Amino acid sequence: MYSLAEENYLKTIYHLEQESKTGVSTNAIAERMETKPSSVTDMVQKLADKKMISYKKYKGSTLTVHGKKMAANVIRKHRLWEVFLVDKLKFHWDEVHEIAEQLEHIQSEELIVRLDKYLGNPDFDPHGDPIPDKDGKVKSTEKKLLSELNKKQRGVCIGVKETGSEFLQYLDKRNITIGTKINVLGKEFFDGSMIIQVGKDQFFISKKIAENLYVQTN
Amino acid sequence: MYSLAEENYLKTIYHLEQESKTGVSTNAIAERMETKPSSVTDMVQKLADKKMISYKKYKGSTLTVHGKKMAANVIRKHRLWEVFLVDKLKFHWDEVHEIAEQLEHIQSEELIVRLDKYLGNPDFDPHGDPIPDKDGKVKSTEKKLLSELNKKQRGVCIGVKETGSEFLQYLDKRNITIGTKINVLGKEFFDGSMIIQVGKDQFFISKKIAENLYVQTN
DNA sequence: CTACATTTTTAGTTTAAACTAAAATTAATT
DNA sequence: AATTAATTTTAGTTTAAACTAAAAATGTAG
Ligand SMILES: [Mn+2]
Ligand SMILES: [Mn+2]
Ligand SMILES: [Mn+2]
Ligand SMILES: [Mn+2]
Repeated sequence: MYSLAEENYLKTIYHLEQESKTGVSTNAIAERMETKPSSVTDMVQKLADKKMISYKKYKGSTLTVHGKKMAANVIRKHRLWEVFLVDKLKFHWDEVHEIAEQLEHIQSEELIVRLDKYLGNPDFDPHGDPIPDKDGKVKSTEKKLLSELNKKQRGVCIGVKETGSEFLQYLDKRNITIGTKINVLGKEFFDGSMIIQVGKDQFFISKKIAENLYVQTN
Repeated sequence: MYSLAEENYLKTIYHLEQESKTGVSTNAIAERMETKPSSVTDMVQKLADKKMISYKKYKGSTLTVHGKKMAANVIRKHRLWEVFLVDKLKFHWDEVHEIAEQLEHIQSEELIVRLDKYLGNPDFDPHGDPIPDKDGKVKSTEKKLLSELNKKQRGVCIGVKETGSEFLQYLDKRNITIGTKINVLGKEFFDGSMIIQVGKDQFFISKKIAENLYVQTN
């Protein structure tokens, strides 16, 4: 059994590893978790003792196979609960993260087996993020940032990078959600801004918006 | 915001208060929570500082209005989650308590409002226990222990006192569940044992069984 | 290569929640 | 009423997880 704190560290290290493809620095963990580097050092040493990560002083941390599986399982639970909250309880997609942060720590294998089945074995959470399977494997999908598209290209929104309320509500206001078809009508090379078409509407978006929306082309 | 430990203490004191109708002793709390009396003293002093209970040295504890509401809310969450686990996830009634012990501590007003609605605003949990409303009020029902009935009396099972797996599985084996009609065919005054009829079957039960089944006799 | 800056670790504290052992209070028996 | 027993509290420790301040290691610029 692992503590709430340990689970949160593993999850954070997992995410940071994905992003950087390299070992994770103590400072990076501290920043992400809004804690102090000295606290992180304590914890990574503990996790290393437990063989969840490999760690060499001053050299950063990487998850072991065991630790990675553990982390993926926490993320699996988080995302399944988010599906539950949105699909069943009709929460809005910008309201579920904080609650899932708590629910992800509930300990019961059987609960997750049943929840998964009850939700129809979903592959993605409400933000388009893939749900790891029982063994921690994730289906990787061909996804691009909207900002990578050029004029006249089309894509289907399959997820978001940024998941804060402000951004998700911005998307809602413009009727963009998972599955929405987006057509790039114009792109300004100077600042990366775009004119896009969504349904019958067409409007301007900044580079910052385009860099936080994942689309599938083809 | 209250800690998990504080919530568990409040819940325990609430239950003990119900049972004894009087102030709750430090030892009683310690025994119920499987902890040491000295630990309980520490915590009740802390809860008293926070005005959740009233406490005088050596005199035991009673919940304040505020503490009682708090405790009832934790119990509300526990029982709503139990309904979810049984009604939606198809858990068996003897499997849900431990999971609900964890889920009861999830902090989100809105989550409970929605869960309650999703479950159809249930009044009772899978063991027949009443679910407190948002204000901590509980519908008190006229319930008796099966052991209080005499020969030729009939009752409908509306709940259980003991909720351990062994007992619940015993009931299942004999097709007794919430709503089951029970007919007392005979009662032995020497040891309190009974012969009862359930559907077409009739069989012997000990006093211990009869003392842990609640019935309604209309 | 040296000097300064940044990152990381160590050492020592703090807080919550448990514990043991001993002291204090209350209850029960002779 | 005095003694013994049971209950409850106090005092002092322990552990997990945070913190601050200072030391050590690593990285960067001149
Ligand atoms: Mn999330
Ligand atoms: Mn978390
Ligand atoms: Mn229960
Ligand atoms: Mn609990």
